[in-house]
Order: sequence, then structure tokens, then C-alpha cells
Amino acid sequence: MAKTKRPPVQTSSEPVVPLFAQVESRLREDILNNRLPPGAKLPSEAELEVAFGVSRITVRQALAQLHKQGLINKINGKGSFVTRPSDAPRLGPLTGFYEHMRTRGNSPSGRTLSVREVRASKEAAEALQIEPGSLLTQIKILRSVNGQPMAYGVLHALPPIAHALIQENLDDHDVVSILEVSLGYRLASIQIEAGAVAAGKLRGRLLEVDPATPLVHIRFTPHDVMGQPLTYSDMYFRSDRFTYKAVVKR
Amino acid sequence: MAKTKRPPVQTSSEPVVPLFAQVESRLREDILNNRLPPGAKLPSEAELEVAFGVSRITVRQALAQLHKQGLINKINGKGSFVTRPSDAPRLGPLTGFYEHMRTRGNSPSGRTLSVREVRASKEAAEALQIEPGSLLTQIKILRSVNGQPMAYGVLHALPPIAHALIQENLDDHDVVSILEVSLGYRLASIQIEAGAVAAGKLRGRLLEVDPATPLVHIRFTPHDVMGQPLTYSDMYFRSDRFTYKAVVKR
DNA sequence: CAGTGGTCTAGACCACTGC
DNA sequence: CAGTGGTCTAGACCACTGA
Repeated sequence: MAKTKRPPVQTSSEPVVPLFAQVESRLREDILNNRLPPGAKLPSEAELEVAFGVSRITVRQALAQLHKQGLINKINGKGSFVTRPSDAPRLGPLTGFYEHMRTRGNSPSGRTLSVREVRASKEAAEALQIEPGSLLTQIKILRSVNGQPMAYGVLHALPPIAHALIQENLDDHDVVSILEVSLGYRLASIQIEAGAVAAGKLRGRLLEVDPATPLVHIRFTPHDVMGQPLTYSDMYFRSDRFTYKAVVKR
Repeated sequence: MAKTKRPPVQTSSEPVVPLFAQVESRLREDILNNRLPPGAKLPSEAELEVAFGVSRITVRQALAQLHKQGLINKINGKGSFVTRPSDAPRLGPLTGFYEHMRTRGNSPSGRTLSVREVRASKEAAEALQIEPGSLLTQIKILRSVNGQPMAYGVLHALPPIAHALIQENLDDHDVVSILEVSLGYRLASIQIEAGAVAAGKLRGRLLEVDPATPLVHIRFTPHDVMGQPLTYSDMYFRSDRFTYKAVVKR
């Protein structure tokens, strides 16, 4: 006996949620709430075993899920630790513009050009999974490196997220870093879409290039571990100085 | 007893290869060899258990690895099946150019412009993890849709791979599809690098656009499940008709 | 040395598929 | 109904970490 019974975690009537999924989501909550802050050591598998009243294999299955999502990493002989966003597996070699530049010994900077409330366009609404016409905050930014303008971007996000981003010094950090490090979001994936356009008058003036210069146009939509899209950005890069790199996995 | 002994799969002295990894790689071999062709049903977990002389949990761990690599998929109540490359999880929404176009009701076509042997450039050598100056086969291709030229590409690969690609009708299929479907490679990831360039004379003439037209330049390096790079391609797309989409995951 | 995660076993009940 | 994968248990030995 002991295995025909089933009341250890299952409070009472919850339908068919596997035990490991329950353990997983309780741990995930603790992590996302910062009750288990980045870098913190999780209880050992043996402790979790008794805490949740499940077997070790079940604990390990839950931990494996969290590991796959990049929320924790496991070190043999030491324990499991909440991932610091900065040492999470990279979302492709270039997630953040600033990070990319800094590793090359450059000094990136940014300038917020404008912030205003707009109605969601069809594209933005689709990307953010909201109704077209919903209220969004639009932020226009110019990114420079060593004093030379490099990229021009238009970001759309729900007002609370956008305002949180602005609070966190959007001029000195890239969006992805702020979302992860400062706002505590856990990014699972980023949808990208790449094209090429001529700079045109506006972008040409801002980026100090001829209007005919080709620019890389990249649309970014980062999604968190729950599959929720967070922001929608159109970035235009001077392609003479910049290539976007990423790794597409199965 | 029965667990203190350790001679079931371990032939004799192999150092510390976990059992599940041995099961995994033997199954992977069978799949990659086409001894277990796409769509084939794997032996049931119970059968594998006795075949390899290991416990079910070990079998499942091996299968989980293969599943994660996209080599098999498991259907409850039916069994585990070798993935048909076409129903493997997509490598991003747009892996293949042709596939992309066909789903839009267009009829893509291609024309091989030239094939020759060249010495590996620094970039190609790095991407393909070989020595610079090694012999590579270079293939230039023009891709059209509905009779309109859309993309121009230069592919580099080791001669055996390149010649296999040519044999398989490079004009009517994209590289990724041929690698997976016809040549049986299992792709795990694709490195991409996106930029923008002016078409220039040569590409402008081939793509029937003005030399000043911006083109999307995308470098593709597909890698198989063993981490081996297979080809290195520079593709130039007419950006008025095309955007490259992908999902970057952790 | 103790603590931790990594691997493994033997055996069990369940839900789903298809006859 | 039998066959299959999904989940779970209790208990075990190992390799690695760090005191």
C-alpha cells in the first residue's frame, strides 16, 4: 500500500494534475515571486521530498521541468540554484544590443525620443495578443555607440510594462536586460522577423545616414515562461555596423 | 542484488557512460541509419526494457533524450515513433524558403547558376569548423516565385554534402528540406545572422531590381543533432516581398 | 567525512488507444 | 479487452563538492 492512496499534495478534488506538475508550479511561483530570489539555493531533493510528501523521482521530474525552462540550474554535489538571468543560457548570441556592444569594448548609450499613448495597430495587437485598438504605450528610442547613432527603435507595450521600463533607465540598458534583471521577468523565447528597408528621411536623419542607405529592420517580441508576449519592438539598425545573430532551435 | 551488478549493456570496460546514454545512442544510430526509418514505430518501452536489459525508467530516460532532440515523438496509448522530419517541431516558422512560399499558394522554383570548388574563406571555415583553405564546393542559386526572382544565394559545403544536395534537385527544394527529408540529416539548430545591403550590380541584375534596392542578407548555418555544421549559406532576399521569421528559444 | 545531485532497479496504478 | 505510454513509490549505489 502507500501507493494506492493519493492525498499527499492533492488537496482534495483537483482533477488530474500530475504531482510533479504541482511541485513544479509551486516552486515556479516561489521563484517568480522572488520568495526564492536569483542565486538562491533550492532545498535539496531530499528536503523537497519530505516537504511535498512525494518521492524523489517526482521531485526530480519537477526540477527537470524548471531546468528546461531556464529557471534553475543544478550543480552536482552542491545543489539546485535559482538562475540568475545573467547566467541563464543566452537567448541567442545577441539578445541585448548593449551587451553585444559592451563585449566589443564599445560604450553604448541611448536616448528616449518620445513616449505617448497610442491605439494598438493590427500588428502590435496580434503580437501582444490583445484587441486591436487597445491602449498601448509607445516609446521611441535612439541607440548610439561611441557617440555614433546605431539604431532607432519603436517599442509598444501595455502601459504598466512600458512605464516600468521607463522607470528602469531605458537609456542605459536594453529592453531584454531590464525585463529580466530589473523587472524579474523570465524570458523563454523571442520571436523575430527580419527585413531590409531604405533608411528614408526620418530614420536617415536620426541615424545620420543617407536616406537610401539600407537598414536592417528587426521586429522583436519577447515571451515569458508562461508564453505571454511582453513587448513589441521595431528596431532599425545601421547595417554597416551591425548584424543580428541568433540560434534557432527545435 | 541485481543492482550491484553492472554487466547488462556495458560490454566490459567502458568507463562511465550512463546506461540511458548507451540505450539512447544505440537507438539514435538505428534512426540515423534508417534501420528505423521515419514514421517507424519503436519497440515498446517494455520490449526495450528486456532488449537492453535495463529498467523501464532507464528506457524512458533514453527516449526522453531522443524526444528532446526531435528524433522521436511519443503518443500515449500507441507507442513511440521515429519523427518524420516534416512533422518535427519546426525550426522556427520559416525554415525553408519553399515551404514558406507554398503555404501562401505560390509556386516557387529555383535555378542553379554555378557549381565550383573553392578554398574555404575565413568565415566559411569558422562556420563549418574546418581549416581555412580546405576544399569546399560552392553553389550559386537563384530562387523565384511565380516567375519573379526573389532570392540569390551562395552556399558552401564539404564536397560530399554539396554533391548530395545537387543530386537531390536543389532547384525544386530548399536546402533544409533536402538535408532532412532526402539526405536524412536531423537538424537541431540553425545559426542565423541578418544584415541589410544594397543590391549592387550583380545581385540587382539577377533579382531584377535597382542596384540601390535594400536586400536582406541572411547567413544560415544548419547544425545536426551531433552539433555538426552542415552547410554555410549567404542568402540575399528582396525585402519588398519577404521577411525572415524565427523564434529564438533558451 | 557528510551532503548533494546523477543514475538505476522492480514493481505499481492510471489514462489513452484501438480492437 | 490488451497494449501502450504517463505517473509514481521506496530504496539503492555512485560521483562530485566542500569542510
